[in-house]
Amino acid sequence: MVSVPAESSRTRAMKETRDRILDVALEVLGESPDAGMGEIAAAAGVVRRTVYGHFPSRLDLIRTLMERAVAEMTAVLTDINAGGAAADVMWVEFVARVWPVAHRYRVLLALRRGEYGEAIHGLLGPVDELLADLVARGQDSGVFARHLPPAVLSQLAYGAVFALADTDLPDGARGARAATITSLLMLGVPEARAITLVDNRL
Amino acid sequence: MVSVPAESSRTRAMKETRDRILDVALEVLGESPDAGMGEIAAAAGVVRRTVYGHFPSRLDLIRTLMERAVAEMTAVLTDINAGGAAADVMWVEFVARVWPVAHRYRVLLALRRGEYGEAIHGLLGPVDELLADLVARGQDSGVFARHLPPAVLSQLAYGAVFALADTDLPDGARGARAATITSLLMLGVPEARAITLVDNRL
DNA sequence: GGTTCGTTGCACACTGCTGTGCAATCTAAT
DNA sequence: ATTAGATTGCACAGCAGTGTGCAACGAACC
Repeated sequence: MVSVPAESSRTRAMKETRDRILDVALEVLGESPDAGMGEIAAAAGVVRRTVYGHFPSRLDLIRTLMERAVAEMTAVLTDINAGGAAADVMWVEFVARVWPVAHRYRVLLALRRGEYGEAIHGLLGPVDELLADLVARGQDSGVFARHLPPAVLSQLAYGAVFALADTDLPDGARGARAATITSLLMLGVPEARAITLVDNRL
Repeated sequence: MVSVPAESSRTRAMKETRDRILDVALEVLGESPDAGMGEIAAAAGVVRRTVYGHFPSRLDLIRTLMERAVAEMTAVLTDINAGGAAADVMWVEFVARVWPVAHRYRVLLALRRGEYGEAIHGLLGPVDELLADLVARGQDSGVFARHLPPAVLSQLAYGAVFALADTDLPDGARGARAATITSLLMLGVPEARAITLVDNRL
């Protein structure tokens, strides 16, 4: 039993502002990765000084953000891996599960090459490994092409997914479908099979 | 007749330092797009003040850099377009011709989402159009898939090429071949045909 | 009612960058 | 030898962002 710590109205309010800052920061930094603490604070309806009250430094804020995102993605990936399906089916499942929040996590890509690129890279390591393993299994079982080593191919493929999640598709194109097909194609899955896989899942 | 202005040794030397600054800036900014004028100057073996002697502002330097790159790429693209080949053949030719200098031009991608993103986007417009047209023709003639509108698909495909040009391929994988195949795959070209196309060209 | 505590508003010092001014220097041109 | 001009070294102002300190406010808590 986890003792409910009474959640005094103040503690709850404080946690709310903290979460709001994090949510807004994800959004703001996704649009302009160089946004300062002032911008983030303003977008969260709070004064800059308050942000420093919750996160001692800008790096601290970003690290928390990253840990959040990485935790969520690893959870999805380990869950999918437990299913024991074929690699291409797993990939479709992965994109389908990640897509709804992918545009929120475009910050992942935006911040890799940034001021704190080094610190971020460490945090993203687990996710990269899981994806590379998935692609490697797909190559070993013959469903994915071998024109690139798994570590590189996986990065390219999920990079494409996030890039698409960040794009406004002009006509009524459903983004999730297009993103899944595109990534499957570059993984070497034939178009016919890609379409079959996607239409079975979605 | 363009009068040869005698190329006094001084003018030539000055042009050399100017070119060296541009070359080095391309390199430095490619690695860290936020590099300052000081960094660029130091890398060029010159004092910061000298850089300002050639380029009145940082934006001016970057704009010159972009104009250079865009001019080179449009030249390649219009030349290829004049050949009248099929779209997938044209694409292979495009990657083959661009590849040798692609890693120098990773700055194109790095600076799109930057401080001067707006100014850059305008300069890159012509290149984007040429690529989108090429992909659109390929879709119309049935060699490229239609899972995405040409403007988006072309961006993704050449984004993948530049991303690969910026990656150290671990084993002895020839980058140009892998990049061409990967981009062809995501354009919807079947793997067998992609390999045939690439091996015929290279 | 008084206290606690998150929040606010303002202050400040510090850093790192941009862009400019100017005298000094060194070299190619005359 | 003198001059013109590119480069240098240094100084400066300006701006933007970070992180901190502190008094004051206001609402929940006892």
